[in-house]
Amino acid sequence: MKQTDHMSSIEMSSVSRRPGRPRGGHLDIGPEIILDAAERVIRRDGASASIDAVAAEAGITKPIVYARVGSRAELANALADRLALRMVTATRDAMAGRTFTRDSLADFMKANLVTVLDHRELFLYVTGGSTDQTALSRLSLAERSATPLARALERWRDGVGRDPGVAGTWAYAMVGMLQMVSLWVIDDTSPDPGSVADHLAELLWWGLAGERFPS
Amino acid sequence: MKQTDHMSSIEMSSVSRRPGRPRGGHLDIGPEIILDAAERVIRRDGASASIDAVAAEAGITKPIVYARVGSRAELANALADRLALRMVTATRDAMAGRTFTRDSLADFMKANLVTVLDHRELFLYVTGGSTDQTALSRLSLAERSATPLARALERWRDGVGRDPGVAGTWAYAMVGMLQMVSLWVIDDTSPDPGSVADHLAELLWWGLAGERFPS
DNA sequence: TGGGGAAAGTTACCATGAGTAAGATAAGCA
DNA sequence: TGCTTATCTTACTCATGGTAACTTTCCCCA
Repeated sequence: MKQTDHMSSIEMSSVSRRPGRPRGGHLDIGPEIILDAAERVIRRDGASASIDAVAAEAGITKPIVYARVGSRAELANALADRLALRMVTATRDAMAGRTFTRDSLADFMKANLVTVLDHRELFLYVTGGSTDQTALSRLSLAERSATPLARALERWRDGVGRDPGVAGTWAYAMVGMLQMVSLWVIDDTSPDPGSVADHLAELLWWGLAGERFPS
Repeated sequence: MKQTDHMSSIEMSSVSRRPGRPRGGHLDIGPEIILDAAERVIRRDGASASIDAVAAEAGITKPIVYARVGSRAELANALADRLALRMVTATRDAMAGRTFTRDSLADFMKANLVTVLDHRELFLYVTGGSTDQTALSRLSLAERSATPLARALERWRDGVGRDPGVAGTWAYAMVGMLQMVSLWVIDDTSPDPGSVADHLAELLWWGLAGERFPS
């Protein structure tokens, strides 16, 4: 990452608005508009998008981003919320009204992978931290998906009369495997998403020991 | 992450050596010594360790780090190699001469988790990228563990007469789940590593469908 | 109705850290 | 012996996260 090759010198921070409180009392720009702008910038410039670029895209300045959304970590957090919501929606659509079978599990995985592919750069922004307390950040992102999943697994295991204590671990494990495999798929060195989803379903459904009912 | 609270102003970059070529022609400091220093700094200062700090710990200056090891990404890469090697060693010791059973799988997982716990900060440094091409970095790290695992899975699946085409996906999936669960365990909001390892083995061995031979 | 906070922006700045150019000194060869 | 080259340190540039300082408008109270 050389930093002397500024590609075509992006013209930034040209807000063209007088300093001081604006007429009307306040700008009519809420967090959502800034998050929208952030998504556009990330889609355009990749995961290394800066706060300044986001502010410029939203037509405001950096301190306003901080006032509305917070630090960079909090921005990533908010974007993670959005992405998680879209993943949940996509997977719910894929599972709607179906019983829990091996096939529906594969479709769940595929919906996940496809959604990530559809938000390539955003996924990288959100899962890629900034070195410092990245750990907590990445974990709290995973938590967003893992917690509801854990609840579901818990209820299901309870329903079939098996130990629900595995739910937490299983949820984090599944989220982790999906994140890593998504990265692999994004990098394009993997088979197509459909096959990968099927392999994941195979692993999770039958387990490593293979089918005990060979058919 | 305020940056105005420099904790006790770490005194750095005091190399106490004249500029210019040293007597003897060159410094006797190779990449390994620098990597050792980097590990010490990371263990001491956490995952946000800077190149300057690494250089100071090694008794040299920043440009030498670049000459010997390369950029920050390459440094992380080299450290990832070391960590991966230790994980492989630890897990191989745990599996030495045992047949592949559910119990040995659990021990494999536990060895992994314990090794990560033993290299907490290094793990965070190595898995936490720098926002830019973090993706490729994280993936290449995972690759280091996933590739050998994939080979092993391939051979094994072939041996038991089942499709070996799943091996790649399964390897990345397992590495991803281990990384995420490690993070969870590091963060200390999880059960103890032994239980977590057991849950992972349960999931991978029997699969979500549960035991088909209820016993 | 006017005036003085308080609110809400922008500009200008600081600190840090990655990466590099410039300067200094010794080796090596003619 | 002197010039070139190799190999260090110092001193810098640049990008970026975050904040202080300044500016303008609102709004309430005398």
